[in-house]
Amino acid sequence: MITNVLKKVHIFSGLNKEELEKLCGIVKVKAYNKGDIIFFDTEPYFGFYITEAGLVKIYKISKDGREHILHLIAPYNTFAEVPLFENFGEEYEDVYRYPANAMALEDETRVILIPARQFRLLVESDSKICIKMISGFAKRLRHLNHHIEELTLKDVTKRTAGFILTEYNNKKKPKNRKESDSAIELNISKNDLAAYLGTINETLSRTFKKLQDEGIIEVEGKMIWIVDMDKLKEVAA
Amino acid sequence: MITNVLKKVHIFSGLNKEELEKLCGIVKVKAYNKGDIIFFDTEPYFGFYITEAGLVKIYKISKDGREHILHLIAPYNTFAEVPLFENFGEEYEDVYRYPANAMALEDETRVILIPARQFRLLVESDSKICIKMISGFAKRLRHLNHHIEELTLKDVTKRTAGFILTEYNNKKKPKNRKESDSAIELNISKNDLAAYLGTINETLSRTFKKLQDEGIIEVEGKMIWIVDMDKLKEVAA
DNA sequence: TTGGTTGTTTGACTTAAGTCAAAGGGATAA
DNA sequence: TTATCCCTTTGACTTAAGTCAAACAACCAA
Repeated sequence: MITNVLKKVHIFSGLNKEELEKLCGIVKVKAYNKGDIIFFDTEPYFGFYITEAGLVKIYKISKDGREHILHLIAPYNTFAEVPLFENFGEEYEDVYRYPANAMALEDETRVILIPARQFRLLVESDSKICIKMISGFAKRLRHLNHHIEELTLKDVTKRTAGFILTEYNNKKKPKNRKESDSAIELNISKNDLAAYLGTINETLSRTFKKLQDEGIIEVEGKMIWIVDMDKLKEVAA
Repeated sequence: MITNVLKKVHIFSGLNKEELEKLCGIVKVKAYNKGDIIFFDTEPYFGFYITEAGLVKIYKISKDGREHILHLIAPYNTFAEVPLFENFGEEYEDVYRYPANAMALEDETRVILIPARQFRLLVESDSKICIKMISGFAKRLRHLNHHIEELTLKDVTKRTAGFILTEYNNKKKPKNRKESDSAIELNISKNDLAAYLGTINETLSRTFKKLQDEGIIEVEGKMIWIVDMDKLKEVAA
C-alpha cells in the first residue's frame, strides 16, 4: 500500500514495481495529530518527507514568537529535501539541520520519511529521478520567488485578494459549474492563513471585512464566496 | 579564454577540455554598461546566464515603481536557470518568460548566455552536471528561505545588521589581519542595498545613522567599519 | 447541558517604516 | 571653473499594520 502512495509522488513516478518495493524497504511511516511537531529547525537532518494524508505546515518562528509559514504541504508532495543536496558529493558530510519547522495541521496526518543516506545512492544511480528532483526544485524556487514578490511589493489587501484567486484557480472545476461555485473553502485556520500571508490574525480579519464591505467577497466561517471577480482581480493586481 | 571562465563555474567544474570546447561553441558573450537591462521578466526565455565580470542584479518591480532585489550575481555564478527545468521532459514546451528582471550594476559587465535547448541535452546526457545543478538549486532555495525569514520576522535594523555580518563573514580574511580589517566595502549603491533589504533609501540612511549613534558601526561613503562586533551580533539576532 | 479551550472579531492605541520635499555632497564633463 | 547629474541625507508628516485587551463564537469533551 505504501507503494501506491509513492507511485503518486512526482519524483518517483518513473520507478517500476521492483524499484518501488526496494524504496519501500527503507522508508518509515509516521502519524501525527493536529499541532504535533514533525521536526524543528534545530534538529539534525535524517531525511526528507512525503505527506501521505492530512496537511503539514513548514514555518519559521522569530525570537519574540511571531510565526511565518513558508509552505503548506498537501498529500503526495515532498518537503525538507533541500539539505539532501547541499555540498552533495563533497568529501565532508557535515551535520545538517532541517531548514525550518514542520507541524501537522490536521489529525491523522501521515507522513513518510525517506532516509537521506540511502536516497542519495538512489539519485546518483537514477538520472530520471535526478531530473525530476531538479524540476521539483525549480517549481519551488518559482514559488518562493513569487512569495517574496508578494511580501515585499504588495500590501496585505493585495496579498489576501491574490491568495483567494490562486485558491480559486487551483480548485478543480466541475464540468457543469454554477455561479455558486465561485467559492473557496479554507482548509487552514485564519491564524495560519495570516501567518502564511505575512501578517497577523487581527489584520487579516479586518482585511476580509473591508473586502466584504466593498462587495467583493462574502466570508462565512471557512467559506469565501467571490462576489465580484473583476474587482477582486483588480485589487490583487 | 571563455573555457577558462566556464571552468570556474560550479556546474561545469567536472567537464573535460573537449566538453568545455563543445559548450563554448554554443554560448554567446554579451557586454553591458551600468544600468543596462539584460532581460525583463516579460521576455520569452532563451537560456540562462553566467556573470563573467561586473555585477548583475535580479529584481522585481511593483506597479507603482517600488523595486525589490532578489539576488546579486557576482562573477562565475549563474542566473535564470529556473525556467530550464519547469515541466522538464513533458511533451509540450510552452513559451517561458524570465522569472524576474536583470540589470548590470557596473560598467563593462560581461555575461555568457547558454541557450536552453542545447543545454537541456547536455544535462540529460551528463548526470554529474545534473547533480551539480540540484546542488546549486538547493543553495538558492536555502538563500531564498533565509531571505523570506529576514523579511517577515525581522525589522529593518536587524536586517541591516545581519547584512553587515554576512558581508563581513564572506570577506576573504588576510592571514595577518589587523583590527582595521573589521570593515566591509559596499559594492552597490545604498539605493540598491535598500531594495535588497526590502526597504527604501531614506529608511536605510536613518538605520545606518542609528547604528552609528549607538557606537556599533561607523559609516563613511561605501565603507562600513564594525566598531562593536558583539553589539552588532546582538542587534542582528 | 455545562464548561473549557481554541479560534475569531472588534476597538483603541502605538509604532515602524513609507512619502514628500528640500538640501547637501561628490563625481564627471564641458 | 562651473554646471549638471546622481546619490545621499535630513526633516516633517502620513499611514499601514502591529499590539494589547476584551468580547464573542464555535467546538468538543465530560
